[in-house]
Amino acid sequence: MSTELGVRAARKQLTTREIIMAAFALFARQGYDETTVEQIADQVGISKRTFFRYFANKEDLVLGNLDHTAIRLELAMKERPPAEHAWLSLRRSFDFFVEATTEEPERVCDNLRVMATSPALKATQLGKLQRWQSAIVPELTRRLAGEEPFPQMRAGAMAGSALACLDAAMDAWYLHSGMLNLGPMLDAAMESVAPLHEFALQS
Amino acid sequence: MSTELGVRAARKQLTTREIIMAAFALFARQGYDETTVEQIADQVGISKRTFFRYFANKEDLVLGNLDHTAIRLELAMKERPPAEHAWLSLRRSFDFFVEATTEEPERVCDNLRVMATSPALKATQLGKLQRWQSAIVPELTRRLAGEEPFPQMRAGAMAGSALACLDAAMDAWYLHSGMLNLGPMLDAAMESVAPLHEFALQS
DNA sequence: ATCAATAATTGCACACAGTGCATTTTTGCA
DNA sequence: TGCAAAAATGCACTGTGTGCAATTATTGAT
Repeated sequence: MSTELGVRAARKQLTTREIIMAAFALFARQGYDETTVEQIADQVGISKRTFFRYFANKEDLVLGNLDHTAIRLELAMKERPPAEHAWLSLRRSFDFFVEATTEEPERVCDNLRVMATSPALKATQLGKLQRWQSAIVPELTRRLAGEEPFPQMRAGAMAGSALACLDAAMDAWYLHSGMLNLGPMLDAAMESVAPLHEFALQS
Repeated sequence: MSTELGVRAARKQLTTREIIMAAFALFARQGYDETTVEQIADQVGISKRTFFRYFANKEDLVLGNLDHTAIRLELAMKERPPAEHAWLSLRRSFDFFVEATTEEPERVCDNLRVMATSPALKATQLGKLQRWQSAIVPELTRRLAGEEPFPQMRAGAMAGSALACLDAAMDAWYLHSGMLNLGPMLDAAMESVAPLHEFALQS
């Protein structure tokens, strides 16, 4: 029984990887928008209909991983010490993201490269980023409780700003072909908006 | 000759308004995603093909105005005194946006309401917001010259953060049905990320 | 090895957004 | 009124994505 699931799952995972590899090869050659789902399916030797059993849509080829990230972000934020300055907590919550860029820089770079060529794709990514924001806001609101008026809005502004810094840092990281360390770049990006470590006392 | 252009243009503008009114009526009744372009065209009494002569795509019904805004933002930013603190300059550049919400709150509210119902539409809006960011970054980079390393990235982070604050403030403003003044809310949003007025000297 | 249940694959028809092109209708104006 | 430009339209087409039914493998049990 465990073998049945194992074999099935393994085959599925294999095909998934095949599809992604074929797709990115085509993206690199012709661009994202110019590549049709049918072309990808043909390349792998499956039908168009089957493609859509593996990926809900074409964009998920590039952005599929991002969905899972919201939960990880939320957990990371909750694990930070409650007394920590919120801006720093946000920075630390992005650490596993930094790890991803050091562990598989090529893959991340490939994804960013494709996004850079398709505004619509980039827009969808920003949409997913906003779902990350929604995942962070509750915990952040708890931290900022008492900051009136509009505590929820303030949490949204701060979370959105942090994610904007992450995006800017990722973009710069990509422009340097993933040759630099994202960590310090993200530090610089966030530091240029607000200090990561409090020097004065909070009001 | 001037009358010809005038008459033609007036008719065009009239039809444009008709389309928008019909569209938003349908959006309110059935939702954005559930409303087809054909339905809108039928409602106005034009063909689907003609609809696409008035609007490049369905999303432009809601987001069409946003394109023009990038230039205004860029100009507003350039008109701020160069010595002004960058974060404050960004806040001031958003003023004409605040004016829009006070001058025609219903229209803005309608747009936000539709966006709130369609993630894809919201994503496209965020995409346009990023084009605003690109419009701001050059001037901002000039301001931040000398802030090493990655001055461009820092400008992007700051511009993106400011726009995230704008988005958060607009969202909160919408959730209050446009009954409040956006100005103070935007002040609060940006102030909660970084002080709008410098108390200490800059490094 | 065979067979029945189960899951994966596929084909087909369809809906919708959007585009190109040729044709028809409308309209402003001399 | 009639002519030339502009607008509207019909039609065929591409591409994404979905529902459904038929088909094909795959699995575990006999």
